Amino acid sequence: MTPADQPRRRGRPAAPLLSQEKITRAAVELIKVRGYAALTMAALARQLGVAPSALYNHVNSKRQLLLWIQDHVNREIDCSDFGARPWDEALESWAHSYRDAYARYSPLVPVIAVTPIAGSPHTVAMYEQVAAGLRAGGWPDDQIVDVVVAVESFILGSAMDAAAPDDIFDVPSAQAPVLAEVVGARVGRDAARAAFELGLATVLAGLRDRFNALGG
Amino acid sequence: MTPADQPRRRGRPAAPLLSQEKITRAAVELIKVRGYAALTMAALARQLGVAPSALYNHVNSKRQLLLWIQDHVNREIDCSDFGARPWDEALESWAHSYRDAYARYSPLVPVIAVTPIAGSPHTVAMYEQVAAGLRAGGWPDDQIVDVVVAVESFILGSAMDAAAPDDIFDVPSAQAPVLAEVVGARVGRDAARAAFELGLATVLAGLRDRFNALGG
DNA sequence: ACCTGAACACCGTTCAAGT
DNA sequence: ACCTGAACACCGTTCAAGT
Repeated sequence: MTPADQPRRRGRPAAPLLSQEKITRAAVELIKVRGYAALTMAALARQLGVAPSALYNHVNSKRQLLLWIQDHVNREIDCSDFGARPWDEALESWAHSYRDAYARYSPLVPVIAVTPIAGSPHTVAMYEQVAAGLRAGGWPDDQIVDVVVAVESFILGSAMDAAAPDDIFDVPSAQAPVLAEVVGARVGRDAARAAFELGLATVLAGLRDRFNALGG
Repeated sequence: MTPADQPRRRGRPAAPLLSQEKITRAAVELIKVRGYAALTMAALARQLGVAPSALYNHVNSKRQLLLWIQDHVNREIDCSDFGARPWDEALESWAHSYRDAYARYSPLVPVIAVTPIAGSPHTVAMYEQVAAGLRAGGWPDDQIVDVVVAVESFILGSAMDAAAPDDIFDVPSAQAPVLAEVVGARVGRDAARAAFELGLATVLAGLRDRFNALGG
């Protein structure tokens, strides 16, 4: 039923083919299926069944598209433990979720690391919850941002490391005997994850030290 | 004096205009003066006074050029404290030097994070010294790579953060009141450096905890 | 061996023209 | 308001031709 008080011009209906939602979903799909390098404006338009120039009626630039994707990815990150559990446990589960999300989208890391968050609602909501959780946990206001940035730096560095090939440190033992030996001494399958777990445990232990020293 | 036993063909001398050394120095200079985005093969050739295609007689691809630059930058990193001072102090000065070097070349970070080191002699030498220093300090072989990777992840994440604008977390307090408040509570000038220093102290404290728990 | 100049297949983006 | 098709200024890279 077409309401009489919504007059229509002659010709085809006004419903646009594209939207931020559709474009973002198509872009994420494209990255998942064919990899980040395949995300070109032309390929994206093709996936959406429009001409490349049509995209520019909805998005200002490829960079803005990357920010839409960032906000979409950040939506997946679980920060629900902040406010519900002790700050260190919340930080731990958040770090895991955050690292795993960007291990799948590692080419986005350099973009998000330098982009103001203001235009990304889900991203802002995430940081708000993290900041509120740390404050409620007893952290002083003037250290909270530094703590978050420090932990995030480790997370994003680890997400990039997760994209590295397994043989990144392989080297002839004649050239670097000690390095070759300790690389060989690593056990287990997912080396990047092992390093992340060791690092995260280390960071959390250091933060607990710092937190306990606050009162004195 | 042209030695008689080094016969020369007629025409101009065989001395080439380009070399890995010259190309790398010109590329680093270009990045320093005009920024990373200005590093194109055409601009580089122009700086060297040759045609763009001439570069490909010496370098296989732009990616290989980036690896040359990486090795050049890594040469600046000071790891001389490993073997000369306690492992934690050596790690600290190395981290500072490493972070400062890549804060100036942050667009290289995503490249080096996923590139095998074998083809980069100075890079291999750096890791060899770090690994040997940690081993001499008493770390067990099977944890050394994880420790190095974890610290490096934090360093590279911090180097990217150093390239972020100062207002990256600025947000309307109506949208995120706690975040706005703790961002305002930060004091001092170089926010990225403050976060790095807090994070590094945290990581080192955590590593000392872990190290001291090893014997038991 | 090493350089030039022309060419190629892309890339993101713009814009007049249509509906 | 939103789409198409042609065009633009770039990009990294290749290659025949010269010396």
